[in-house]
Amino acid sequence: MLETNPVSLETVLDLPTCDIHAIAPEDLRELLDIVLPLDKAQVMAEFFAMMGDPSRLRILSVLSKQELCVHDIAVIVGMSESAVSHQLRILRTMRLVSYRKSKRKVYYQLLDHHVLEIYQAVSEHLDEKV
Amino acid sequence: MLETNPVSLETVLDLPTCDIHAIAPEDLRELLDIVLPLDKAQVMAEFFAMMGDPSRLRILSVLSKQELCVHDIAVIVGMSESAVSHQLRILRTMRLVSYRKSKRKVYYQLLDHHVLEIYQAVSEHLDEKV
DNA sequence: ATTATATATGAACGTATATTCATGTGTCAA
DNA sequence: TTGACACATGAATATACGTTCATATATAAT
Repeated sequence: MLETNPVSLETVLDLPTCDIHAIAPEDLRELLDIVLPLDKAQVMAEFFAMMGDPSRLRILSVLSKQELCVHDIAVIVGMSESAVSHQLRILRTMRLVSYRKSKRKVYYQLLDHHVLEIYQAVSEHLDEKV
Repeated sequence: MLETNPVSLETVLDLPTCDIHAIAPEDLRELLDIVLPLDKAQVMAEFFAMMGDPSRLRILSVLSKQELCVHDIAVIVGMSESAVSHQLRILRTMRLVSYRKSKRKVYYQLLDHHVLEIYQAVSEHLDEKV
């Protein structure tokens, strides 16, 4: 429930006031309801940031094709096994991959196939911009 | 054009060899064609990383509704005008926003509406995971 | 001209993060 | 048991990034 009397938003928010606005206070008030809330923005940003690393994208790209052990992922993407393991831990934490142990190896597979759609969308988006 | 004789991939790539693989060298070779290339991975990562900041997401969320000047954006998202200006520069560089100058103010608007689809896709994706 | 306003920008600071290196853990083979 | 292998992990390092602060530029008002 928002107050309806015309009090300056900046006063309410305890922000520096300014007499001349580009938009009316009522519109500002409406936009304050529209803005992505900080907590949701942080969750979304966390997801985007997780996708914002070339190594992780390359790891996801090969896992999208088939289940693989750490060593093979490292060979394919040209990273050290340690670096791959560190990144897989992040992908595990984000619940994007699952793993199963067999003998001495640990096989990782893509858990969340929804990310592929987003991945694909961005890929096509960037192709358009060329 | 890839070599077709059965030479160890790791020898070719000058990486540490390993006798026992989870997958056959032929499959490894195939996966090497599948992996997201490093240069494209970097471009995609750059885009995702740009979306991977709460402040930028919030700025984009309000600009998705209407054109706004820097001051009003700052008030709405609760950031300093300087911080907003810095972030807008990044969004400008990424060609996600355009701007027009009027009087003393600079009005920014969303240039690339395709990002909204991606934004929306991620938003729904994360809602599912609750 | 001088002052206030709106935005931009460079430097500095703190923080986050990706990799490397060394080490640890667990598994299989000899 | 000993050694090799597969992976995980903590510490350290280097790098990147977001904000703040101070300052610059440009425009409008007095």
